[in-house]
Amino acid sequence: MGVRNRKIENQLLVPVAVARLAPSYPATTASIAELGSDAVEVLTEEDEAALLERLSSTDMARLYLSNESEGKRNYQQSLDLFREGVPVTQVKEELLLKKVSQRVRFINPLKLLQSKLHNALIFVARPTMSTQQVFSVSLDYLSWLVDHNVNDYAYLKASLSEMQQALMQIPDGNRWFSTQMIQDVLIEGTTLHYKIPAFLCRLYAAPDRYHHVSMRMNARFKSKYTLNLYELLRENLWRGETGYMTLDEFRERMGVGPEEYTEFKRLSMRVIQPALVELESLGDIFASVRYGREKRFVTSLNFVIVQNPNSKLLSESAYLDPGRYKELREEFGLNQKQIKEIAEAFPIERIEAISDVLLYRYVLNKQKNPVKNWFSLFRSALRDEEDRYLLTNSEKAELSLFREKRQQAALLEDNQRRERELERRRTAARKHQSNRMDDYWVQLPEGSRQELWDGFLSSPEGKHFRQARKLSPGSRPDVTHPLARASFADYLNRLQVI
DNA sequence: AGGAGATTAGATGCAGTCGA
DNA sequence: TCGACTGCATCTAATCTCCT
Repeated sequence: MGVRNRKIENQLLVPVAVARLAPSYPATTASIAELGSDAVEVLTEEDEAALLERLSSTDMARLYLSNESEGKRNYQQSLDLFREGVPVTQVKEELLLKKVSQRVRFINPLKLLQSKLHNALIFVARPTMSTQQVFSVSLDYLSWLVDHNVNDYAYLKASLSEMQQALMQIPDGNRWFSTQMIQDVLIEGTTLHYKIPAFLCRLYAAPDRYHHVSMRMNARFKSKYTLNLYELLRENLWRGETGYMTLDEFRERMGVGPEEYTEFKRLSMRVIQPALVELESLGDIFASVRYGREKRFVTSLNFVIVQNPNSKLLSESAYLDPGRYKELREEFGLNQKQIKEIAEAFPIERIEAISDVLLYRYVLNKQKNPVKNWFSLFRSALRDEEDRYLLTNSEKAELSLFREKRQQAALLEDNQRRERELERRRTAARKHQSNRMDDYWVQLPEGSRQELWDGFLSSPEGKHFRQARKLSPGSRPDVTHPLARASFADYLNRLQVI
């Protein structure tokens, strides 16, 4: 029997819900085998509640919202592209997934398609992750998102149900949480419904540390090692290298089992080198590996990250932020197609610089000649090679002040609009109330009117009116008096007759 | 100390197996 | 069905050991 067979057997034998929590396991020394086979304590409800509590504190609410809107934007864009029928590996727009930079390891390492699906399922769930646990997605779209172009879904379905059995472990302080990545899977026709465990949702929804992975890259790679290496590099992109990590750590990150490639030479030839080669040809980033040795043994690895010179994706990978996009649309009147054309043809920094200059010259300083064609002006400015479109530092400062003021004005405008709307609603409510009061008053018999009026005059609501008009109970009812109307309506409201 | 020979990490080719 | 994965055999060269 080959190693592969044993692996599958192990996978089938692992009792899915048993290894839930290992409270005192030393995170650094516990081997995968120990965690998988030993009977460990079951996660109690209190534990789960405490964990959820910690992950749902109020200061995280803002984080949830910003993460969700970012997720929503990317998800929405991917849906549009899916409908357009462009293969995901060829789309120009960047589709980013915000991922937790947290050590997560799988008891049985995920295969290539499963790793891709893992990201895809989080990507789909991201926009509503803090409030929902069950998510739905069409298999067509899912298949597109991971670039799985097979006509029948048999393999996709098999991968999903296998994923259901895959256990993942998340260190949390000195605890280890062990959970399924997806709890329930229901495939209804060509729609997949899946449930992500509550605390995984929370963890993903508001990560302490995060990094972005590209869904285009996710779909693109042919080897799981390349995908894993890509994510490892993405996670460390901010510092330009992964830093030296032990071989064990690296093997774990790559999803190399303890029995696989026990010799470094094999690991190098079959995992590291091929992954680097594929990354170089397909990826937007690339790395070179440094060996750390003890005597002549390679014991640790460091990947130094470089921008991939082969990749045409570099200029594409950056994209206009929403504020800039809005500015191009609203200030310069460019349409979506024109913006897309510009964004594809020029580096993002150039576009930002030029839009600054144009904004300063034509909007802030209101140059005499009105601009007839913003698009051609913008394009020729972008193409300019004689440095005719530059701002001095003081102009830049002026511009940023202008932007700030305008933003505040917009904010103020927004507040005023909201205030007006509120006032309008209050007026409408008052009007509504006074109409109801009149209706009620008209249909009331004469005798009851006097009784109600006397009750009003002696009530807290009518007190001021009675004192102001020097009235006493028994006086002639006058509900049309402007001073009386509002407080009389309040009184009736309290009696719940209107 | 230094060199010959032994040992072993690492590289490579090939072939069988299995996953996508 | 094709190509990726994996194991085996063998080669190369770095490093160690032991002896003079």
